[in-house]
Amino acid sequence: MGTKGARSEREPAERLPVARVCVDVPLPHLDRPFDYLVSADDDEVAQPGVRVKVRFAGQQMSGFLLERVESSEHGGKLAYLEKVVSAERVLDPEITRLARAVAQRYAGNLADVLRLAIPPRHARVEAAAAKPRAEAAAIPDAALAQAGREDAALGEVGREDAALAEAGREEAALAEDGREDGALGEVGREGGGPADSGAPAVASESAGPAGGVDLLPGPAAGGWDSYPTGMGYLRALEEGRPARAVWSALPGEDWPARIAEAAAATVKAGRGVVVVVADARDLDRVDKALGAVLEPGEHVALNAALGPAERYRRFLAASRHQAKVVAGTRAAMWAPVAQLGLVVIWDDGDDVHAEPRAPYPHAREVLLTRAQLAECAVLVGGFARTGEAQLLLETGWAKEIVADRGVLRRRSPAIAPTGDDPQLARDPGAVSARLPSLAWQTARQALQAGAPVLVQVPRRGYLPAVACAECRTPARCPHCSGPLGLQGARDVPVCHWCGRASAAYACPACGERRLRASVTGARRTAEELGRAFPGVPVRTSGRDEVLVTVPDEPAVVVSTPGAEPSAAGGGFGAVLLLDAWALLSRSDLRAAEETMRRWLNAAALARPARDGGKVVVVADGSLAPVQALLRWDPGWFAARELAERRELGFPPAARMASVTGVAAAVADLLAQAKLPEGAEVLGPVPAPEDQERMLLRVSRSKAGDLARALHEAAAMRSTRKASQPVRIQVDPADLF
DNA sequence: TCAATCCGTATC
DNA sequence: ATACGGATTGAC
Repeated sequence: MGTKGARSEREPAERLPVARVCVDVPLPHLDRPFDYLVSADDDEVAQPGVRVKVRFAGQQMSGFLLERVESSEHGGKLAYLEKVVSAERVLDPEITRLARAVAQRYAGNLADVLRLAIPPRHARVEAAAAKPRAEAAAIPDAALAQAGREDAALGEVGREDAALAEAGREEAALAEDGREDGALGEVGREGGGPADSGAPAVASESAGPAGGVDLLPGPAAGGWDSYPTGMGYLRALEEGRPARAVWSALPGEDWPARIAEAAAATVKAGRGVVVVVADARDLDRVDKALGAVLEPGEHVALNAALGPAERYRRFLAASRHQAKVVAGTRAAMWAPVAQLGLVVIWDDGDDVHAEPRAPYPHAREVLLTRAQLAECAVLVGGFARTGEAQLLLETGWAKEIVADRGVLRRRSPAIAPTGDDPQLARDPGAVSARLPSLAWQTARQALQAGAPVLVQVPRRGYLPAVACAECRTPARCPHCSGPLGLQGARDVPVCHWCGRASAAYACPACGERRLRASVTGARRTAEELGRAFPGVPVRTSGRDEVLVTVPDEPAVVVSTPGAEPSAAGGGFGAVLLLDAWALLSRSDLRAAEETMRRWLNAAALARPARDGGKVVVVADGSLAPVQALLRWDPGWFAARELAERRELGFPPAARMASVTGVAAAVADLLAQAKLPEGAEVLGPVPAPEDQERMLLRVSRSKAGDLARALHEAAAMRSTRKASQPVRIQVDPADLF
């Protein structure tokens, strides 16, 4: 690092004296590299990817050194790099290209994307992990294996001492794997990811039907060989081919094991893997599965909940190419790994995959773009299928991995809808449970057979339940006895379970028709269910406390979507789905898709029908998502959804963007913007805090033009210091 | 004609 | 945020 002091004596480095730097400013009109001179003293450490400090507009700013070049285009005179913060090359050239592409796609700044991609530096971690090579080599194999086991458990809390042991372990793996820099030059063609190009490109033929005999020692029963194209896909990964697949997992699938097998196959080919899952619990499962198929130290888990030190330590393990497989929550999509061979995203419909900070990139889109640029394999997996995943299939960009109907039938639980319930009143148990009798009977049978039962209820705080304004009797759905809720003051009450509206509701106790808000949470539901099944323990799993697994014994587990534990001993005996109202009461574009996803994720936890597994969904059997659930056909549902969105011009069939801010600012930005031909401008609609929101829509082929136009318009505004802020979101997560 | 000051704009 | 350049102003 350059010595301070005699600044006047600084001399430029002999070779490549100019550094191109991405300065950390969030202003769109400054979204380009700036050139600085590298002093001879900094010559060695000033490598692409290091953090630097530079003088920018009279201020000390931090930035990343993107590349070293011979000369600058800049007319004026160049300033020297103020200092090289450390020699650690935290910005991989692959990630630079990716970040550029993502910034372009989302009409954002490179600096903003880099802030998402690279965790804050932790100097002590950097120093500690860099030094003790000799020490690490002395750790015996058994101890390393032990560290590997512990690593999995570390997920949530991140104990510092265990982490230190881990650092040593990773160091031991270093010998194998020196750092290899990608080419400095720009390789990747610009122009967005697959979703932009819409070009079928080369979907590797390897994803086609697997011919010949299975050569892999995969876990015997129920592995990838349950899917006709599964083994072919694994073989493609082993051979390092860029096979791209959308995988619809079978109910009951041990999906973390399948992902681990795919990762192991890729590692066999000498390539790296990035796996992104929705939350810490899924990550924990994947991490354990990876531990079962990989050597200790070959994988690392990146969890958003880790503290800064641990987070940086694990990032370094990836960045230094000590870990070949990085699994993690959203931010792991940026993890640098050597020779990327496979990216995986599980349950891409989960809304936590959407980054909440500018420029709001979605993990699926980032990973697909990454795969496109790195020419690596892709696995988009889940029990459900998003419209976006369906589009990948319909454009031919990816191939399908789905089980045959026969296999599916053998693995599926028996699924039945229940809505109208004439027996409700006659069935005393059902009345006390306030459950449709089919649901109650199904649960009771499972409990009597010694199995746990899962009850999926709506997330708390969505819609308050209502009660009689006169006598306070909770308002119950006349059809299914579910809790009624009100969306707006004027609306007719809608059932939180089956989604039916009850316009003519009158209190059964006193005949009063007026309703008032009351609060019925998951806990209350749990209490009621407890009374319905006397002697059976009732447990809840939700935001506050998430259960990971439950034992194979009679118990009622009440869970909100996404918090469902898995059941030991082959799955739940019965799964009751009581949150159908989300389907009908939400006006969100993705309401149906989201309902389907929640149902499939919960239903997948039930035993196969031949082992007595049953699912009851309290909803009208004629609704499309209910139909799709009964037939376990997420592909059919996704195709239907996509067709509908094509017709209506909704994403992903079209590209949309939103512009949010105070009215004048939004109008100003849109006046500046040279929108592509055919762009539709929709709105305004009111947004929180006296703001308004305009929506823009273009065809997918104009998506790049739209993003560019918005970014340029934002740049003009920031040049003029017109600083009433406007938020630009491409593919806004919330539509309608 | 020149310096002091103001304003707008670029920021290497 | 600062720093710089060009324009503007006012005094000689």
